[in-house]
Parts: sequence; C-alpha cells; structure tokens
Amino acid sequence: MTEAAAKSNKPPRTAITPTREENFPEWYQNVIKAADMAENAPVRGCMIVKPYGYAMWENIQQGLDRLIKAEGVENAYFPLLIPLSYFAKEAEHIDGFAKECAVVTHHRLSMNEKNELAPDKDSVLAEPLVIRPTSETIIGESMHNWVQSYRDLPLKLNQWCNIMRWEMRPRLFLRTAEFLWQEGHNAFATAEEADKDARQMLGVYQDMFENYLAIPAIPGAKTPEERFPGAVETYTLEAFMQDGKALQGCTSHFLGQTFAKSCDIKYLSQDGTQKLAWTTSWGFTSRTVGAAIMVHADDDGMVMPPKLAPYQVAILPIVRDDADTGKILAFCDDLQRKLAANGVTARTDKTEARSSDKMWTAIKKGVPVRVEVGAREIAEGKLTFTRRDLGKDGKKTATVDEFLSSVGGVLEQMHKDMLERARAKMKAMVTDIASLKEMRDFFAAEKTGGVRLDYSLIKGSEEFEAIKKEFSVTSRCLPFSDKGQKVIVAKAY
RNA sequence: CGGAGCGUAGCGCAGUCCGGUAGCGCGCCUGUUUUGGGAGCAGGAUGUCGGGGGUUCGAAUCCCUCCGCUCCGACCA
Repeated sequence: MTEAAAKSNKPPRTAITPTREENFPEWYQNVIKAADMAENAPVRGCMIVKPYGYAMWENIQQGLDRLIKAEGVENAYFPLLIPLSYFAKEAEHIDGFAKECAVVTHHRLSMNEKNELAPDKDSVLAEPLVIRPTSETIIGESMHNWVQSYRDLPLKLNQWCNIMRWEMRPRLFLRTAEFLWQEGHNAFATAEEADKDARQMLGVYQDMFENYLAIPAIPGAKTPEERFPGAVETYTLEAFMQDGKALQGCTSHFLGQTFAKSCDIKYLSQDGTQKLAWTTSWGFTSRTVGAAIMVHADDDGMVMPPKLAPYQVAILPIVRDDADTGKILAFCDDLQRKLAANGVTARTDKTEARSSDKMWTAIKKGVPVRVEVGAREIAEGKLTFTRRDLGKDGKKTATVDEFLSSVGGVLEQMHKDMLERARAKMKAMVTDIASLKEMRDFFAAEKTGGVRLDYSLIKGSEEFEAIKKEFSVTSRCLPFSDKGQKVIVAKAY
C-alpha cells in the first residue's frame, strides 16, 4: 500500500466499479461508458458508437483494409436490401439465418384510421426485401453475371458495410442487432485454390489480431455443427477473454460449390466445358472492439492497443498558477505538433479540469501514453510520461528530444507487452485433458477457461452432448497446430 | 423467446410492504481557497417517479395493461 493510501485508511479505489472479479458483465459495460465509446440506441439491440469508440473502429478498418488489398482484393459495395427470392435459393443458408432476419414489406408511410403514422396498407411490396444478415446470395448473383471464363477468375471482392441480425440478447459491440463489418467474397476455378484462400484470409485476420489488436488467438477449424450455414469448412480465430470465456474473433469460410450452385456461378474452362466456381467468404466485425476491451482493459478502465488508439498520447497541462498557463499550453501545442511530425497522434487536454481529473479521464479512456507538462517540466526542459499499462509506478522523465525519438519505441514495446501478457493469460485458460470424465470434473469445478482433448473423444458422444447442455459449453475449434486431432471446448460469448 | 430482477434528477440509489407537498450521494452551475494519482468550504439548479388506464378526496406507493433495461438460459459474429 502506498503511504497516501495508508494515511487515508481507504481501500484502493478503482476507476471502474464493479471490478472484473466482482461482476465481469457489468464491469464491461462500465468500461465502455467510462471511456465514452458507445451507448445503447433507442431501438433495442442497436448501438450508438460514439466518436471515441468509432475512431478505434476506423483505425481497425484502415489497418485491415490495407492488409486485405495486399491480397489482391478490390472493394465494392452491394445493396442493403436483398430480394427474398435470392435468399430462398440456398436451403441450408435459410435454415441458419431465417430466425434473425428483419424484412422490409412497405415502401410508404401514411396516416391510418387512428390518425397514427403507419406503414401504408397500399404500399405493400410485391416481393419482401430482407435487410442483409450477410451478402453471399446477392454477391453471388453479381458473380453469376460477371464470371464468364476462367480468365475472370479468381474474382476477389470485399465490402465494408453494416449488417442486421435480429439478436435476442444484445450486448454493446459483442452482439448487436446491427453491426459493422467487412465481408469478403472470392471465387476460384478450383477447390484447392478456394480452400487455400479461406485459410490465407484467416491468416490476414490473425495478423490483424496480433499485430494491431494485441490479441492472441487460436486459429483452427469449426466442427461440422458449428459451421457457417452452407459452408464446407469454417475457419475461426478463437480468443479467450479475461473471465475465461472464449470468443469467436472472426471467421473465414470455404463454401465449396454451395453458392456457385445456388447462384449459378459458372465459367468456361480451358478445355471448353462449363464448370462451377468455388467460393469463399470471410468477415471481421465491430465485435473485435469488444474483444479488445475484454482482453486488455483493467479495473481502471480501457487500455487501448497502441496501434489502434484514437490518439496515442494524452498531453496533460498541469496548471497551478494562471501566469504560467499561456506558456504551458504553448509548450503542449508545440509538443503535439512535433509528435504529429513523428507520426504519433496526440491530444492536449485543454479543459479546465484539475490535473488529477485530466489524468483519470485519460486512464479511463486507455490512452497508451500520458505526458504531464507543468512549470517544472518547462523549467527543466524535461517532461514526465507514463504508460497506461504500467500505472503511476512506471512514470519516467525525458527531455523533449529524448521523448520524441523514443515514443515510437515506447508504443511498440507497450504493444508487445500487452500481447505477451494476453498470451500468457490465454495459455493459462486452456487445460489439456484426456477424457470426458475430466471434462465434466473441470466444468463442474467451475474452473476458468476451457479444455483441450482428442477430438475423437467427443465425436458422436452422448456424454459430450450432456456436458454441453449441462454446462453450456461448446466446441470452439480444432486448432491447426494439432492438425485437427484435438478440440477446444469452452463457454463462449 | 423462457426464467429472475429492475425502471424515481445527468449517474448511482432510498422512499413502494402500511396512499397524504419528491429525497440522498455523486456529478453539474456560481464564488472562493486548492491543484503533480480521484480537494475543502459556502451558495444554487435539475424530476411529466418508464407509458397508458383504473381505484381513491388524494397514487412513486394499490390494481390492470403495455414498453424498456440487466442478468441467466436457448440462438448467434
């Protein structure tokens, strides 16, 4: 305990209550509120992403978009509304999504008998339109038109858009009725190319997870029961949250010829015969913002991965004497300009809040580095800076020039440390076991995390089905690193 | 959509059982002393008590009925 804490005789106070340990779901929501990232919308299940949360999503988009384009994929845009008949083409796909589709049935509002504004009875659409829960069918229709010869393949398309899936139990970022994502849709001449592509795009996602979000994840294949409706293989990144639950980070699907068949995507091959194409689809959603919170944030609030932070440095003017104010603010402005020239984003807190409040605001927002600039710093030509993930004991001083030349490295090191800390936690979350009996004991004992065991032990096992039901766990994936021989079972978001 | 809990000031809550002028803490505003990890004092503002209907002289409180939120489950990114 610090001297001050001992003196005041108070328990150490956290910026977020309850703490992770006390009540994880509530802690999660309070982190979002304290960081001012998002709030619930008037429509149930929808969210309002506030500027600070959206800025993080924009940074994710920017980074991922670059990675996707590097794979030879082009961006396009397809409509929000999908004719019901398109959707009806693929039976398995319908089974998977029918329960959660919003449908547009009218095209006009008017006053009804009760003098209330309502859908006009005379404006019923000839064919209902489904608000896209995903776009395989409508993009498949375009691919049908665009693909004629083997020379048109591969065709690689991506779109950034919103999606609607009518969720029963929404949670900010993690599961909302409307969410933001990118969906890629590729078509190939052969099955081998397509399957390789699905794995390749999962690799792109893993790059994004580790090198931007600082979230370690287990790449693997979904079991048949957990596959995307219509997919031959679904590849996934499974991450573990601090409460021990798994989270499907994103998925990449090898769709075989399912959609090529239903959308009639055919090409004339070199041997002069008509052949069906092979397709993939892959998506990365705004849920990853929630994942970053549940992996990195602590009891004082958000901890932003440095590469995705809306701003990487918070400059906090420490003003004691009004006479110094002008000098200090000018120093801060100058520092912010110099950081910008160094490719580091910074923001100066020019509010009139007391210094301690400025600090706590920056802490709760998870700004990677805080810099304090007061009369002392100006007099000594030095400044004081602190990494968010190390806390006040990690305070350091440096001259402006030293800081400018080292801040990039500090951010890089913070990223590495966050990734390694998360990796250590993830490793501790997965327990190797050798039997279903051990699995039952593990979950019955309410141990944190999940288990890994031979896949053959759960395949077709009634006892496994019973365990799934009793402890609400699911098989998360067959990790690539185990060559499909093992499966990870855990509770999941 | 099933089970449970909850809707009272910006936020967190008391008051509801037992009907009688709307309260507390934090935040906010003004002033002042403060300011380097959550300040003190003195003043001040803020509510269709989730909506609608009913009972009553009188409803935050009792009854009916919608709506919303949270947690747990089923479904899913």
